[in-house]
Amino acid sequence: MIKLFNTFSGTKEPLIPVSEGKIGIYACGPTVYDYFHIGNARVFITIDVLRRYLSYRGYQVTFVQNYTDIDDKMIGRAKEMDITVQDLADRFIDHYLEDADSLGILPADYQPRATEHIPQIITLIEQLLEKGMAYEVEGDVYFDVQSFPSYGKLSGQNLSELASGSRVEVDERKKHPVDFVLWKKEKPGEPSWESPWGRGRPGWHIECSAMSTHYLGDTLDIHAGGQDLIFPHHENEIAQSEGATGKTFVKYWTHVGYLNINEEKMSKSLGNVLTVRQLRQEGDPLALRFFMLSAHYRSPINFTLEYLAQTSKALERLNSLVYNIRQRAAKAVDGTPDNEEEILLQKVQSSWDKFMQSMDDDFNTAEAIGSLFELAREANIYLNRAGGQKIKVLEEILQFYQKTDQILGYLRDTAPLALDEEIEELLQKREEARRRKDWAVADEIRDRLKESGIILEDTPQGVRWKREK
RNA sequence: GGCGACAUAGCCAAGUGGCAAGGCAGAGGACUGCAAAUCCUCCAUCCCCGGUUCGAAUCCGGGUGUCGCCUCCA
Repeated sequence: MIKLFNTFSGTKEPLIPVSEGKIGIYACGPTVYDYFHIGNARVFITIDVLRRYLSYRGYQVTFVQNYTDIDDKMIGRAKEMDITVQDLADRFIDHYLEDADSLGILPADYQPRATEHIPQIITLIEQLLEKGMAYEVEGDVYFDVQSFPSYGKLSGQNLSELASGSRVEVDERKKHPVDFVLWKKEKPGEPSWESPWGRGRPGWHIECSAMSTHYLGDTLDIHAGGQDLIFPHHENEIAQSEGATGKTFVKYWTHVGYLNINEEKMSKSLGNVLTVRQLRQEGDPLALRFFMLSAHYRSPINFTLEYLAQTSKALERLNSLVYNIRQRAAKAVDGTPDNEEEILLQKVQSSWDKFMQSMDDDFNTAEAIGSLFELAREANIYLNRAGGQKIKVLEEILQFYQKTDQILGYLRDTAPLALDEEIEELLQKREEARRRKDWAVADEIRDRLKESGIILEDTPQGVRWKREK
């Protein structure tokens, strides 16, 4: 049974979907005014694994992740760059998809844009107005939080606490300081749409309520996002959606912990924002992914280049192992497993069971990764054994890594490197030289190949080659 | 002020009652012509003080320390 931590209850709960066998997931996606940073990446990667795992377990998953393509930041940036808001969005959605792909993040089933759902947003605001849960003031429309008695239930606060903690000067036109805007009156030179309240644009929170229910129905199974969205964003989504439908908006709230960089919060003012685009230039994006997965998704993590290097080395061991298994498979023999091999096959099975148990337990990827390395040791011992290897055994081990990769997405493409004739000849020459104990020639060939990016490793079973990482 | 996290080896990090996973770094060893890779061995009284229990990293109370959120930042 899969257990998932629910922010709403503060405990792990058994995952029971609204309709059997189907799961709808909505995630708050990027505001597409810039490249996304590694903190955003942590959220996207976590949700990607969640989604992959549920699919793997046989659920029919529908995953929706929006693009916020209209807000103050979008408008400001478009002005700076002297392009339209829409051009800005188009550009950074493309960049998002490229960077996400490099991180092994699969595209969402639906990727709605706020500006393409204005009718749904307007309908939702109208419903709230009809029910007396919203009010219009001079072309702006606000949500009336006092009309929604359970406001604050997700973040565990009540209205008076929130009001007294308010750090921003109160807008006189609002009935309550915590009331938030659903529709903003048009400002000159900014994008706007027709509405019953005059031209304007949607507030931030309303787009998620409108789009999530549009694609997934009134009650979502899982709604995910960064921890800092709990308040006010997700609190407001609940108020809007439940206010309009009278039904539970979300069964399971999933929130991903914060990522710090060099022990500091990433922020523009500290000038320490690291985008995935930047990181891709010097580091391996899949190592970043593996780094994220090596801690529990709800814990805060601290990123440094040093840690990334540590992770990269660890990950390289797994890549090498899978590569070596594939290469060795060419020389493996048919036949039934001997005793030693039977024991190994049992270990493959128990590693798999352990892996799945870890994943079932609130997606404990850190623990699951432990199983990958435990089996790696056994597999390496097997590859080193003098008695040769059997196809069936190598296949089983390989499948273990392929299945775990399907869920976690950590392996590089590790098809064995095919050698061209020239290199094949060099290898032959080197083997001959080694037989003659002519180490000078042998080493020279090894060095020469290294310069062209091919690494040789002499093993008791013969020479092994791979491309330099 | 309110709400909520977290504290495990040199570093990263799992583990929520029964002899403390895994990775990186380090030391020693095996294998090897050398190298690389790999394997073996070594490396933690789980922030402090009380309590509950046959038994606590794990539960309870009290400290200390770090951090997040409290109107648009993932």
